[in-house]
Parts: sequence; structure tokens; C-alpha cells
Amino acid sequence: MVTLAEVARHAGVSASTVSYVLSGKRPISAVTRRRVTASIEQLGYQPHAGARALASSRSRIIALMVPLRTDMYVPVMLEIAVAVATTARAHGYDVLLLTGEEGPSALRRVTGSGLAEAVILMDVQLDDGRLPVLRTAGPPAVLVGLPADPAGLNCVDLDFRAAGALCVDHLAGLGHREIAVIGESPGVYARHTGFAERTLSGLRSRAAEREVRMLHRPCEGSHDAVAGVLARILDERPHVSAFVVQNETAVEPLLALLRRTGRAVPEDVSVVAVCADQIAAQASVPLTSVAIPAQELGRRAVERLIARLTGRPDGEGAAGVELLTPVLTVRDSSGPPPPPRTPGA
Amino acid sequence: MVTLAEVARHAGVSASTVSYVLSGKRPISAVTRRRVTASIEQLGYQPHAGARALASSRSRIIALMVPLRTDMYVPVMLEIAVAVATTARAHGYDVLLLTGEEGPSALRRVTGSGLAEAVILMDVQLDDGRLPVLRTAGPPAVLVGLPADPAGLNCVDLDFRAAGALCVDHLAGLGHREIAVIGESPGVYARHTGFAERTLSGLRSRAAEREVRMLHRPCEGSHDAVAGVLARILDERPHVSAFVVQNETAVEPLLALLRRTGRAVPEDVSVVAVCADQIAAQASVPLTSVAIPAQELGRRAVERLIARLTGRPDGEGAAGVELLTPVLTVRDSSGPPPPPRTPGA
DNA sequence: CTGAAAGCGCTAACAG
DNA sequence: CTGTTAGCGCTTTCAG
Repeated sequence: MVTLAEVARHAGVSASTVSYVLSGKRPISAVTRRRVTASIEQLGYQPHAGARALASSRSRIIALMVPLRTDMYVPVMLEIAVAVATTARAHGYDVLLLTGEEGPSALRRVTGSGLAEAVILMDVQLDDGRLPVLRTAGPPAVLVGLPADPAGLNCVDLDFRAAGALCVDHLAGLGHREIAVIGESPGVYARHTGFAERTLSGLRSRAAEREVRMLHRPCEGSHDAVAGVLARILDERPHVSAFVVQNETAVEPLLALLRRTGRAVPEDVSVVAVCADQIAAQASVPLTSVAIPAQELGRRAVERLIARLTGRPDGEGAAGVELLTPVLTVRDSSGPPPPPRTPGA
Repeated sequence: MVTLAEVARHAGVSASTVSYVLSGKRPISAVTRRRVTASIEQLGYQPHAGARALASSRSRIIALMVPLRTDMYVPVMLEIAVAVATTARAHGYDVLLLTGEEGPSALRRVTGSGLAEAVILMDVQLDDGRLPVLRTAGPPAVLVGLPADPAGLNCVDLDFRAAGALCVDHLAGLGHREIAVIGESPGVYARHTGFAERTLSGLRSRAAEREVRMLHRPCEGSHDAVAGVLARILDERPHVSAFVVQNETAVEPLLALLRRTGRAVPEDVSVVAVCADQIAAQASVPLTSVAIPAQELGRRAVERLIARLTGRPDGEGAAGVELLTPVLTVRDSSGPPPPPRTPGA
């Protein structure tokens, strides 16, 4: 293995000079810089990560904790993870992959051992067990998601409350007075996953404001489950004229079932989704939807972390919540409600 | 930060003793071990990862390279990644997340800097640009996938050739004489992705053996694309009585289209999928399918690597290809072909 | 603008 | 069974 000392000898300079050429932390004459970089090139030198971390107490590694369970938003999760890795690399950082299963102790481990300088958490619950570790002299951290009490925490997320409200506004604007929400699996709500509950809250309050009657049903992703939920909804609320879906796997089953029961979209019933843009666009009926900006979330999370890591301690951007404004894209699945059926027609 | 030296002082022993208590590399009397572990506990000591890596030249980190593109098998990819992380942890290793985009140079970087001891590559192409690096004095590596020439490489994958053959056998056994294969996106074949081409080869050769007529069409995942491909197939081969699908996103559109065109599954037409079990089981018609054992693949990849890392160099399990035997699960989507239409009936 | 040298915290001979 | 000690390769004062 080629060491910095060998490079120094080869270039006829001291070790510290090579180090400073690499870090740029002090001025180096153009001549020596050239000599050093040439030697580095020729010898194929690569600084030893461990030695660096030891001497500088900076590992240049960010830990990313992804949920172990895969009952929802899988493509979104991967997209965020990839965006995190890509952005981190652009800033000279690497990403360590942790699974949610390991819990708070994993955070202590990677952070306490100096393996990772900072952490990014995905799939945050409203009352997440990992949060105490972060508040109490924890490492720099950014959550992708929003817990119940974000005080002292650094969070990035889509404004799901606004997203919910946006869906209601769109439908109310079209004239719908009665809608149904097909949500994530019951387990997601049982775990009090932030985004699901916040969407619901946005839907509910805006529905109240705009005097839209609303029904919410959690739903498993299987075709049968969707069939059951749909039947129940239509039974309980025969006048529902629009659906809001927040459940990737329920999208196609829902559309198929509506077709099969002779309900045309959007003529007889409108559908608005909160999901990855790709899914909405590729659905059998291109869906009006609020997109989940996965890449943007991953990117921002890293950039906040880097700002914190490189900035003055507790300086700008140290904490605070950043909610991205949702955007609703109108596609083919939403329109005005059907005219009220004339009695006897 | 608590150091090993402080632990040693606190416990009244030497630094090396503490180190050996931790590593178990030499016998320690029960008494001192107790004293040391107590001190470790009390002081909340955590060994410094960088220092360890430097002193031992072992980082206890495995790099995992996942594809950047997300045009296929996303849930499977994440599941493999999570299985890799989980299994690695069980062996005391951490996982560094790399994106495929970085290419061969990323492998050199993490490996040359001692950041990672070994690598796992996903989404291997038949002629993958990253392979030369691995053959030429590369780091210990395991590929999840199978390149054209696996000589000198360590590979784990599902036996997709056998999977293809299995599908044909199942359908031929039921009496089908003419089948159509709906494949991955054209881009996947254009990139010569191993699993797609191998499945195809298995399908083709077994079809030839069993005198089954077969047609293959790549297909994008959108509903419209599936509709186009299906129409074309039915046009060109009106007597097709069964479909093999290897494309997660095409599954539901296909089933919906068959329904809409009045073809009952499995009475009029059979469907067999090669995809994640969950997708097959949750489809609107539970699908007979060959599962992709994502967890198993991730687990095996790590275990091969660990064996190589801890075993004698170039000893057992150093190289070679391990292909998992595919399993076909019969569900509701396959049955005998419909009786030939009586002319004039 | 450049060198010399003191660690960073741990491992692993070597010595008993 | 335990202690002593020499590094691992790099960063960063302290001196020039």
C-alpha cells in the first residue's frame, strides 16, 4: 500500500506538505503542488480512510437508517436512499446503511465509535424511539419525516398536511361534496407514522372548512383488501363521488375495481392520489396526484447535514423543520362529479 | 471521548489486556475479564472505528453497490440491500452504500483507501464494466447476478435459466402449446442484464425441447405499453393460451387488460410470473409464479464474503458460482388451455 | 511558503 | 495469564 510518506519522499517534500496539498488548508507554491500531485498520480496513492478518521476525528461518513419493513412506499424509500448517497458523494461523504431494526443503539454505536459523523433517519414515527438519543447530546442528525414534537430536531419532509388539503381543494373546486380516502395499511396508522397521520389531518380539516363530507379507511395493498374496503365505502356512502388514495399498491386494484363495477373515471368518479409521480403517471388511468419528491427529500437532508457539519457549530441551519410545498398535477382521473341522478330516471 | 487507555487505568490493567478482552484473541482470567468489562460498562467505552481500522487494517465494512436506475425490480433491490445489511451486522460488519453510477472507480476508491474490506455488486450486466477491477487483484467481491464470464468471480443468483425452463414445463405440462413472454423494458435487454437474458434463454431452450411455440416481447411498465404489446401478441399469435411475465409493473395492467377483453384467467388464458412472491400473491388474480428469493440472495452474498474474509486466503468458497434452485408456486392463474374452438361454433 | 515531530486510539508482536 | 512497546498512516501544531 502506498502511504503519504512514500509520496513525500518521491516528491522530495515533507509529509505535511503532501497533506496540505491534499487538504488545501494552507498555501502551497504552484511548483511543489505540481510535483506532489504528479507523485500521487504516479504512485496511485490513496489516503487511508481509517488513519484520516483517527487523526482528524472526522470519518466523512453519514449513517442512513432505512426502515426494515417494506410494507409501504418501497420505491420512494429506495429513491431517497439513492439520492442521499449521490448527494453525499458530491460533498465528499460516504453513506453507511443501517436498518431501522437496530434502533437507537445502532445510532449510538456508529456515532460513538466515530464511524459516522452524522445520521439521517427515514420512516420517522410520531413518537420515535430514536429521538431521545438525538436530543440528548446526540450526533448531528436530520430526519426525513416529522415527529410529533420536532423541537430541537432537524427535519425535512413533504408538507403532507398541505398535500391533504390540496387534494380536498382540488376536488371541492370541481364540485365534489362527498369523498372517501383510501389510506395506508392499518399497521401504518397503528405505528403512528408521521406522514400518514399528517395527510389525514390535512384532509380532515380542509374538508371541514369546505364542507365536504369525508370518510377514511386504512387499506392493505392486496386486491381483495381493496375490494373489501371499496365495497364497504360504497355501501356506507353511496354518494361518494371522489377518492383520495394514499397507498401505492392500492392504486391499480382500485382502478380495476371501479372499471369492473361500471364506474368510469373521471366521469362517474374522480380519483386523486398521493404517491410517487411515476406510479401516478403510469397508472391505467393517468392519475391526478400530489407527488412525493423523493430525490428532493434525500438531497435536502444531506445538504442540511453538510451545512451543519461544515458550518460553525450550532450556527445557521442547525435545527428547524423544512416542509416542502406539495404540488398537485392534474392528469386524467379527476373531473366534476356526475350530475345528481334524477329520481326515477 | 473514552479511550481504551482510560479503561485500562480504571480497571487497573494494561491496554493490551483490555484489547484482548475485547477481541478474545488470548485467554483472560475470569477475574480480570470481569473487572475490565465492568470498567467498559461504567465508562461507556466505545472503541474508535478509525483507530481499529488503522491498527488492524480491517475496517469491518462491506461496500454494497446498488443500481442507480430504478426501472425494474425496485422492491427486490431494497429487500436484497436490507438483507445484506442485516446479515452483515450479524457478523459484526457494517455496510457502505454505493450507487452504481459511480462505476469501477468507486470500487477502487473505497477499497484502496481501506474504507471497505470487500464489495457486493448488484445489478450485474453480462459484460459489466466493473468486473475487470475485480479480476485484477481486486478486493474480495461477490456479485448478486451472473455475468457472461464468471471465471474467477464469486457469484450468487437465482438460476434464472432454470426458472424460465420451469415456467415452460409447468405450462407444457398443463397442455399449452403456444405461449407468449412479456419481458422487462427494452432497456434492460439492451444493457444485457444477466437475469433477463438468462431467463429468456431458459424459456427458449425448454420451449424448443417441449415443442412449445414461443414469442418474446420486451415491455415498458406503463398500462399503455402493456396494452400495445398485448394487442400485438394477440394479433400475431391468436392461439396463444398462456403468458409468462417477467416484469413487476406489467403484472396488474396485463391482468386488467385480459379481463377487459373478456379473457378469464385461468380458464381462457394462463399467466405465470417471475417476480417477488408478494407481488404474485397480492395480484388481482393470485399468480402462479417463480419467486425471486431476495433475502436469501442478500444473505448468501454476505455469508460467502465473510467466509472468504475470515477463512484462509483463497481457501474454501473463494470463488465460484452459486445458483439457487427456483421454486414455482402454483396459485390461481394457471390451468389447462381452453379446448380448441370448434370451427363454426 | 515548507519541515519536524507529536500524537490520534488501537492492535499485535515480543517478553515474561 | 498479563504487561511493554512499537507502530498503523495521517493531521496539525510549532518552528522556521
